[in-house]
Amino acid sequence: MGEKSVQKKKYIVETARKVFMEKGFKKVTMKDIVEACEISRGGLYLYFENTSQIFLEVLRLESQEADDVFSDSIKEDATAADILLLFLAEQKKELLRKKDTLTQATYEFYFENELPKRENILKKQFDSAAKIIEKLIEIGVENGEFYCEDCKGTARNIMFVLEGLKISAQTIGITPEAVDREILYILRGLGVEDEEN
Amino acid sequence: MGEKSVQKKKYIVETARKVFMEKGFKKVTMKDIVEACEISRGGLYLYFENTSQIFLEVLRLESQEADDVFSDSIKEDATAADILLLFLAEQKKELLRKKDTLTQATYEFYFENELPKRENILKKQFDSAAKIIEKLIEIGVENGEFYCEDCKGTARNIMFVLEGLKISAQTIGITPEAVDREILYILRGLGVEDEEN
Amino acid sequence: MGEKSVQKKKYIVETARKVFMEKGFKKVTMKDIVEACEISRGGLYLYFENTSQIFLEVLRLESQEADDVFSDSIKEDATAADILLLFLAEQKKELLRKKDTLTQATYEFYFENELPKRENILKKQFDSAAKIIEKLIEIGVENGEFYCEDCKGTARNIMFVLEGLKISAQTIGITPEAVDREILYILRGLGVEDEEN
Amino acid sequence: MGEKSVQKKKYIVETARKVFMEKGFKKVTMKDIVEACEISRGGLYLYFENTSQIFLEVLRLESQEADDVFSDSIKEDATAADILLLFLAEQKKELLRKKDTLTQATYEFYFENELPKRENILKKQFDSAAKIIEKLIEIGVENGEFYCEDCKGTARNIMFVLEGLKISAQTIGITPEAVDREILYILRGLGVEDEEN
DNA sequence: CATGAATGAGAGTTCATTCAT
DNA sequence: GATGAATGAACTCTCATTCAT
Repeated sequence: MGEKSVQKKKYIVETARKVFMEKGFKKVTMKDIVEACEISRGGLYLYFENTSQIFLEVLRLESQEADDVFSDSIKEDATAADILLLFLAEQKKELLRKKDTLTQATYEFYFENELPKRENILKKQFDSAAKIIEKLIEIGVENGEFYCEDCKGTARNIMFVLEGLKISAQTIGITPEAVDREILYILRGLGVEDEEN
Repeated sequence: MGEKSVQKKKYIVETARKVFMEKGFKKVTMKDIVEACEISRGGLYLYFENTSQIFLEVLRLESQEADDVFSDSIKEDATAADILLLFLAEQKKELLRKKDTLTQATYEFYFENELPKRENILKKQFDSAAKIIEKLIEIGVENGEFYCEDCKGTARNIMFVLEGLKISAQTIGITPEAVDREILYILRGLGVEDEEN
Repeated sequence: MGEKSVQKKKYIVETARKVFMEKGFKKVTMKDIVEACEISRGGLYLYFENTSQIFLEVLRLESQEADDVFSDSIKEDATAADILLLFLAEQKKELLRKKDTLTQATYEFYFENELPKRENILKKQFDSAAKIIEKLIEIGVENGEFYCEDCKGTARNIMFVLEGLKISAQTIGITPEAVDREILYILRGLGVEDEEN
Repeated sequence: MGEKSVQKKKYIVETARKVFMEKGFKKVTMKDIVEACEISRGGLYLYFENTSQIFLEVLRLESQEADDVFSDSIKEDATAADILLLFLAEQKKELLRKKDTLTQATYEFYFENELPKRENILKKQFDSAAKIIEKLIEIGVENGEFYCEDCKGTARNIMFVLEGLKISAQTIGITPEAVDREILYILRGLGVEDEEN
């Protein structure tokens, strides 16, 4: 596969990404992607055998970009509390964007694709995020920004709350206020006094 | 619809429930249900137009039974802490049963069925469970079993943690130990000292 | 499957038979049969999963009818030589009808369908035909019509010659005269003097 | 077409030959051959328009080599009976090698390619083999090795028996013993007493 | 009420064939 | 000459849904 093909493959993945954001995972057919990409039926099969393969590629791209974004925000000379707040604000924004998110598609995808590959991406993302939060809290504690007895437990707890908010946003719906309340609750648990928001 | 029909409808819903537990929601076709029920194709259409309608009925049945179970355990003369522990243990059991659960099917269902109906069941269940936990905590605080400054926030937090655990169990997989850790963390947040478990 | 369905199945088999006679086996698609039968795409799948299944049914029907035809001709009070001549004449007619024969389709079918089922029909037909010829020759020898030292070997030899003629007719082509010469050769081997034909 | 091209064409034909031996004729696609040859899709089309053209070339090559083999064995100072036995033994070996033979592919090819070309190769091979056998028998008769009244008829009969055995081997299956019995029958017909084999 | 045969739309997939490079 | 990406036609197969009985 030459360089040109790499370009096209990337184009397909990016186009498919939009389709997945709109329709989730299961509902999307090869035909949908063919039409979105405006290529021929057979053309798509030159690059991918099925929607799962395409979606995996979408996830891979996604997680790369996610890493980049994270390291960008950390580079700045912000305090731990600042960074945590930024992170939570980012999550909130993501949460409330019901459409234009891969959340639903990702959940659907992992519903029907068993363990072995699973660990690769979604779990990896979860674990690495948990670890980063843990580090942040530790730094915050050292700097006297936070108070916390069980940094690891707290970090994990935050992650599960975020997951809970994410899935709730997609199923029962959730208001910005509800998210704010959870964020406040998290901060209070770290001994941060809430001035405004 | 005569009584006989009511019987048959119930039979269909109960049989379909098993199918949904096994295959989730989206993958299930009318044909699957027809075959599981061993009725005629046309017969099923006399009672339901599509799988969504059937699944809604399954959910309705489910939530009735869920209420019953809850009130049963509350009737006993247990302390608030006992009841909370029981509830959390029950949730743990449910969480770890990856198959034989409607969890996945329910999520899938709400992924593609928009807001208006949503409030009906899943949200109702969520809210009522949150309220019950809140009450439990309040009672526990009164009795000196728990310590808690923001009962409502804590209850909501518990619910989101549980949701987060539930979806994680279905997607990235989760170990019993991880669930135990979260439960301990929740209890510690309520000022309960962990002896054993 | 009710009686009506049996009727339809038979109709499909009979229609498909014509298609196989015209196009052989491999070239025939489910679509071809659907169109020949003037039924719907899905309709055909109610009765048969693939062309192999249909062709097997065609063969089964064929072999039943073949048996009938044979026993019919034997019922008459003909001599062994008469019957053998009749049989060979029948074979000749069949041989030379390049189209409107299942020969080609049958060969193609057995080319790609391995042993276990194979014995069922084609081999059975071969063996039973060989046995009948053997019997005929024995009777003919008893009646002084034929002269033959190794009836079984002769019968088998006749069968292979016929097979050879059949496949040659389909591949290199064969003239009526060539067939006649072989028949004469067979008869001479049995000590029958050739008057005319 | 330069010499280089001739080389490549020959390479394609030889590689395709193996493919045809494995899969017959109809099942083989241009893609199969492209992949087996490890050349480009377009590259193959520079030399051949379709699989029929390729197969014809395979046959041409085959018949050249067949002639060579035959003349080789005849060159030796063997008796007619020896040569005939050798030829029959060779045929037997070929017959029983169900795979690694072009037999099936050849039959399939002639099934769908009508008369005009047919005479070219397969018929030519058949006729020339028949003639050689006839000559052999005549020589054998002159030398007192064989007894035979109708050399031409006998030769043709032998050819059809061999064809019958060949197609039977591919369709209903055939045992080595069955082939031996036919060979013995042929020899006995020539007045050769069977000692061992 | 109940049946199940029938329909037809639509998804998946494979290849012969072309053509710009 | 050679490459291989791209196209589109053709096939297989599955279901939701209808309807005569």
